[in-house]
Amino acid sequence: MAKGTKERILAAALDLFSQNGYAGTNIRELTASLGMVKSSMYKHFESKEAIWNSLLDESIAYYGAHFGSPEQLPPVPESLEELHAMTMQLVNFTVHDEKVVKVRKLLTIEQFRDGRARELATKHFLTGLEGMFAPVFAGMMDKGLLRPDDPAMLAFAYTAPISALIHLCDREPEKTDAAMAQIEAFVEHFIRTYGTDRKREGSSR
Amino acid sequence: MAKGTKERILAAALDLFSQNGYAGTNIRELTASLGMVKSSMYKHFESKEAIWNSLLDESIAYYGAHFGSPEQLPPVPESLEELHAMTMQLVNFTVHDEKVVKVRKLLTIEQFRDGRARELATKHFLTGLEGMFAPVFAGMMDKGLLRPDDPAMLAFAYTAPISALIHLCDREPEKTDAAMAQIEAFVEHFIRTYGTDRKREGSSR
DNA sequence: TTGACAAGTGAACGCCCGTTCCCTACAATG
DNA sequence: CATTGTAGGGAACGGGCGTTCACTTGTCAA
Repeated sequence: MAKGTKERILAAALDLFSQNGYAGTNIRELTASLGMVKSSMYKHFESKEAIWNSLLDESIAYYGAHFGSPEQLPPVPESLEELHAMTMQLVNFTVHDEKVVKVRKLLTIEQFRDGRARELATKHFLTGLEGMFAPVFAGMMDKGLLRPDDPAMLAFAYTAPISALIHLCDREPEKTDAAMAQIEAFVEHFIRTYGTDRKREGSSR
Repeated sequence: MAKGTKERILAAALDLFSQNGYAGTNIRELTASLGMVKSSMYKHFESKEAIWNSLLDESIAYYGAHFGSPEQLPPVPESLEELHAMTMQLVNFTVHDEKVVKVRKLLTIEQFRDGRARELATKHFLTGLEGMFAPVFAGMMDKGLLRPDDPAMLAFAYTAPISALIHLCDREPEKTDAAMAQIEAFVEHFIRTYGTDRKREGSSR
């Protein structure tokens, strides 16, 4: 009866753990949100901690499959406009995809308690983004789209502010529109600063 | 008998809440770490939640007193070297001061559960730093130390990457030295990019 | 010296937690 | 049709939780 129960439990756990944390969530609440009785859960997981571990396994696998290997690297843009578009599309996805948002919140909450969460948090928030954009920027420098510079440093200077605003969206979703606008303004400022100006250039202040 | 007990309880609560979260901390453990018995705590706070609220009150007041008002703004540096030095000193403090670190971890963990924690988190991690550096950069542009640009955007582009690495130090303290080195490299890169080069200039790649 | 009060103790309370056990209902297998 | 295995339900468990209460002790003002 109902084969996908295990997956439904994991989804509910992600939902609650990402809001109230592991310790702040109890099995009764979790199973009740699925219209079950608490004892039924133990047909699918041997303990609450087993749910946590499965959730983390799944999150690690998901990250590895989507961002972990060199094959998933985005193509090197052919123009600065394409960098702009590609960035905004990526940000849009990561800010609006419910599951990705919840995983980020989960890692944020649990990073100080669980070593694997800690590791994955650093990838999600910092090194993963850098590793994604460094080769892109290196390629763009080769194509003469960006001023020659250290691609890794540029990737860090590019992704860290964007990551900070993604965190803001997670924390205060009502500010999402403002944050997206600020991300776009930042991207444009970055392009103005580091892009090679083939046509006119805009400046501010 | 022992007057500072209330403060010692708050310190212990900050310690444990910042590691295990509010829900993951119990009164027995908290009071035991002070060599007390759990019931004694109730002479000083009426409930566990009252401890949490006091801790947050204190953190908010602390932030307001140290970073909240215009009088605490750092002076406008007279040179790019001074910006470098001032930044590194500030980062050094914020990464190594135990109490500040714990407050940051606390806000990170509890931001999705408590509205006041959420607000303070945004100040700590994002807007506070921006608001601190925007007038500094405006002043430096007036002095001709930085290229004319939008000071708020520059402050954001400067502080967000630094903030990201401070978070890394909180998460993985064993990487503190590497993170500090990366912050310094970033500061130097930023100065190279936006500073007006009165003498020679260095470039990389 | 005494009385009031603040600080700390130890035992107990009721509740909720994660977990177990046993029973039922159904689906698939032979 | 009988059998077996699986998903779910209901009741109960031991233990840990936050909290209360009656009691002792030390401090200080009157």
